[in-house]
Amino acid sequence: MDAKQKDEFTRAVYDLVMLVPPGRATSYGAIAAGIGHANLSRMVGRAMSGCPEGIPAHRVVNSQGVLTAAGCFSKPGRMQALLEAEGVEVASNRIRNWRRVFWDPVKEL
DNA sequence: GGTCTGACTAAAT
DNA sequence: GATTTAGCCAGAC
Repeated sequence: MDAKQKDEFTRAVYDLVMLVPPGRATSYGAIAAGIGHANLSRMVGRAMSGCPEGIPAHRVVNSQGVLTAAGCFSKPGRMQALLEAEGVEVASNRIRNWRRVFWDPVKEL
């Protein structure tokens, strides 16, 4: 059940990320906790490494609100532009008012 | 099978 | 806010 569980985990991550409302963002740890794997925060990033079209990866940042997923986009700074377009204030690859923008799937969902 | 690295987190300093 | 320490799991070598 190795490959199957991995697929389930990955699918759950994508599904949760797509549920993130516009103008908001969540963290890898929050997603991991939302799917029942609070300690697999790193695996969330590993699963998101695919970054398939349709997944708003720019809404997924680390616990500090830092845009660690910038490498997923064609050019650096693209992620910040997308977030700003949704009303999220970003500075130096870091989300301002992170506490206000943060979306917790466990609490909100 | 062992070791290193990494889109991570939380706590302590 | 920045840095360090320890814990976590999967993939590459």
